[in-house]
Amino acid sequence: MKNLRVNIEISSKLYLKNPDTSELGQSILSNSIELISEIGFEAFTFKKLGEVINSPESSVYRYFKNKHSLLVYLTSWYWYWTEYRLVFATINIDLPQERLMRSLDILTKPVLIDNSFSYINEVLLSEIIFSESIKAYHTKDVDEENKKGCFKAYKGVVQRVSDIILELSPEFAFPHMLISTVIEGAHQQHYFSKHLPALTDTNKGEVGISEFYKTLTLKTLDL
Amino acid sequence: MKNLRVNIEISSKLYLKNPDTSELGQSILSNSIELISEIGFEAFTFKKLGEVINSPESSVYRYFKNKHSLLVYLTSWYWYWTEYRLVFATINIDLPQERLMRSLDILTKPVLIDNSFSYINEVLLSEIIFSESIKAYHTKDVDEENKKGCFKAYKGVVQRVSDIILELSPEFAFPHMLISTVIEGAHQQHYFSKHLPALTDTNKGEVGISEFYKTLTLKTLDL
DNA sequence: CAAATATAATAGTATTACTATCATTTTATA
DNA sequence: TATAAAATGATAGTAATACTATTATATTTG
Repeated sequence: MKNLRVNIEISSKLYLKNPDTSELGQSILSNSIELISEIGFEAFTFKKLGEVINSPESSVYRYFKNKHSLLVYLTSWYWYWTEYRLVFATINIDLPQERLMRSLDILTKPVLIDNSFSYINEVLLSEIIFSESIKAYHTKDVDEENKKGCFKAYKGVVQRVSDIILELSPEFAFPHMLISTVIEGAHQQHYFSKHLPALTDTNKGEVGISEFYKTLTLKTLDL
Repeated sequence: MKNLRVNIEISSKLYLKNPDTSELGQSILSNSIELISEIGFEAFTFKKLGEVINSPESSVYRYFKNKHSLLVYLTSWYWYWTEYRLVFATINIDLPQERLMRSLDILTKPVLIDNSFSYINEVLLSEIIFSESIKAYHTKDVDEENKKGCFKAYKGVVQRVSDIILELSPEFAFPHMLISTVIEGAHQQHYFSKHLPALTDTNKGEVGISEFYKTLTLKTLDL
């Protein structure tokens, strides 16, 4: 994946003006990632972002309808990027079980190395996804946004891994349920590990989370 | 459980003035449950609540610091109540596996019958918990609130079911992780079923969710 | 170089999330 | 039953948020 420039194209329905095509737009993306991971999505405002990038908030509003749309854009970017990672991690691997395990590694572990893929800091972005992405689809307007295709990238990732499961266990009736449980579960366990340790078992470190979900998946599939 | 009045006492740190001890307080609780389940927690404000109960918002503020504190109170109430349900559902049941299955039923299925336990509509409250409770602990102030004991009730429920797991599989290293995965997973799958069906497999109805998590639990524990 | 486009600078509005004050009603108690 | 204490109502006000609008000034493009 290093030194390989893959262009992640985000549906035009997720922005007012493509942030990828201008310096200000790219600055909005990279600085919002930094600011959100610093102060959290709740405290994040376009006004504060404007101060960081030295632009009035009204300029940010030309790119995104509101901060929620920006979060949807970022999660969408993350899941398209994750799909690329899944493809690269499983290509040329014959055994479906090995492909499944490699996929689960990607889905359950936070990103540790920033490949400096363009202007996006993937380490910080993955932290945001792990702790805030649930807010992207937990809103009054889910249905409307879902129709617009806001969550297409996430659904694509779940579908891709579900397909591996069906290859391994064609009769298994709950591949999507299992994978979305694993993805969201891993995100939450990392959060619990940091903030509500009584709800998890990561006394020995967070490494166990990925192992837990891999074992859970294999056992659920009788593998 | 019917006709049995169990008094659920909520820690005084979760309110400014005990809503349980006055008519206005009880009206705040019952009407906020109705209003939140109607318009969602985001759109819910103390001003709108005030209109419903015919009191100024300033009166509501005398009971709760803000709407977030009210949500924390409601989730806390729900989990204490759920702990009672767990106790009643598992008492006198000898086989730990049967106790586990009955517990998982309670944790993964939304409440369908309102026992009219005092002024709280448990059906609506459980709907709120399933779809909004994650917002209670996904905030900037988790750590602070956790120290204050805001999530004690939830942690107690997880601990109680973890204990059953340890009775069945004393060597199992991840009982809390498994149970919090099941609880949060079930909540999310119900939400996905309604709003993002591509992330789940409930074409045949939501009944499958509970069965899925029971099977997943048994298999993960090699039972 | 002109026209089109993007950005900056600034102002303004509605709503939210509160806080404050004081009058009125209800409740407790002597 | 009178009186103090507590609770509630009515009203006003503030700071921040989440925008929208306008116009001037750059910058890009044809």
